[in-house]
Amino acid sequence: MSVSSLKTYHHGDLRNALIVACAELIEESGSLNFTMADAARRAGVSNAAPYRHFRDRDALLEAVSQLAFFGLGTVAGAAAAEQPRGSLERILALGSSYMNYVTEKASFYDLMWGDIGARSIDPQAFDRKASGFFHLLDAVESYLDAEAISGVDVRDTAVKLWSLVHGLSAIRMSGKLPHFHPDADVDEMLRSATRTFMAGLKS
Amino acid sequence: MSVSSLKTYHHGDLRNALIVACAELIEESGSLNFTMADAARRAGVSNAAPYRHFRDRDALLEAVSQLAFFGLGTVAGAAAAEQPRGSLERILALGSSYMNYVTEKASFYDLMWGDIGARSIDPQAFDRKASGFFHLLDAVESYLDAEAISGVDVRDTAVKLWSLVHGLSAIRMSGKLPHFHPDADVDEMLRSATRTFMAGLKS
DNA sequence: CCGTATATGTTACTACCATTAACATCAATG
DNA sequence: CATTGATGTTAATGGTAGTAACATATACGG
Repeated sequence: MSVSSLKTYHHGDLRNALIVACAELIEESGSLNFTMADAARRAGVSNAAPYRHFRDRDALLEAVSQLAFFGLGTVAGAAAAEQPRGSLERILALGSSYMNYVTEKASFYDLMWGDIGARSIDPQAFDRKASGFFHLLDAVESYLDAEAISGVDVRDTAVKLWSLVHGLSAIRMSGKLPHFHPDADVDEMLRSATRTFMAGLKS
Repeated sequence: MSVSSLKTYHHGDLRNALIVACAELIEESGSLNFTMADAARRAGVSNAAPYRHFRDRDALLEAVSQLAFFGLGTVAGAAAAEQPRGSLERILALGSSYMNYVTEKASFYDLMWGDIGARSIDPQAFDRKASGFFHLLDAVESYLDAEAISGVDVRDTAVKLWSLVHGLSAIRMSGKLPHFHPDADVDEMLRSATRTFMAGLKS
């Protein structure tokens, strides 16, 4: 090996490099239609090298999917932390950050919720501290406490709020929302829908 | 051509045959990982024949996606028709049928809501009478009327209810609901969530 | 009824991909 | 220092998407 070349026979961190390459390809192309060979090229290795780290293309995608879930949890957690515990604002912040995160990168959404992501990921992978659901759970619990709302199951409520946010995000991403609701302000819709739902809990 | 053979040089209805073949392949495999060649084989034509009817694989998938949307609208419309206009039950029936439809065939869901379906389909394709949203719109409008709830935008409310149902369906399909909400009865969750939301509208 | 244009098939071909097998290199361990 | 296992490489197989050139049927004008 020449002194001037930085290239080594072994990459050194190929597994992570592939995940990053893959994430970049998805982000740049806006779709999941990249090939294993593309990822290998971007990481600067031969076509066969990735198979030392991932059984097949789906396994690589699954790793990227986990990264995306981790990122979502982190972003949502940070947004929540900016609002006081027990406030409705905290719940709203979680919702907004969720919607913005998945909307900004629709292809990551596919990855996370299509047949490659959530459906096949090990449940434990959701348990990392970063998983947004636990932030939501805490925000809901403290809100119900603060508002002295009783007789309402926390997990049940959290999942329902999650559904609302998730669904609105999905519809928004389809790009067809204006077709069904021409002058919708989707951020405001999310806020008002959340408020309406929480108000319904009190009655 | 022999008398006993029914095979003709021209298929006769290849376009539709391909859509059906495609739908069957998706249903059987539970994924979108079929190839154009698979569809051609199933339809009994050569590998190149499909390209006379569909620009590429995505175009074929989009056609199947439209079929799925059509089916969803039909099923939901039928379910709604069984409940009296103006009743909450009618809204609940629309939600349940929606959730069951998409849940039963998760891969169709991917097709409809992934980057192939809604995001690229011509908006007019949603306008067919069968589109479930219009059933929902009507059900919501008549319900608000019957309950004398005023100051509430019908489209806005319909989209929010749709979001709720859609989101819960998506989470359910991920198979991870038990992980977050161990003893959830998802059908009951949908009903109670809808009720809570509608109750919130009154306050 | 006939001839021809067009639609819709076919086969043959290119370029590329996923995945595996056999071989090469390196890094660590005893 | 020798060996071993991890991690690369090249080469090969079998398959796919999509195109081009060719074949056949169908429909429509004369």
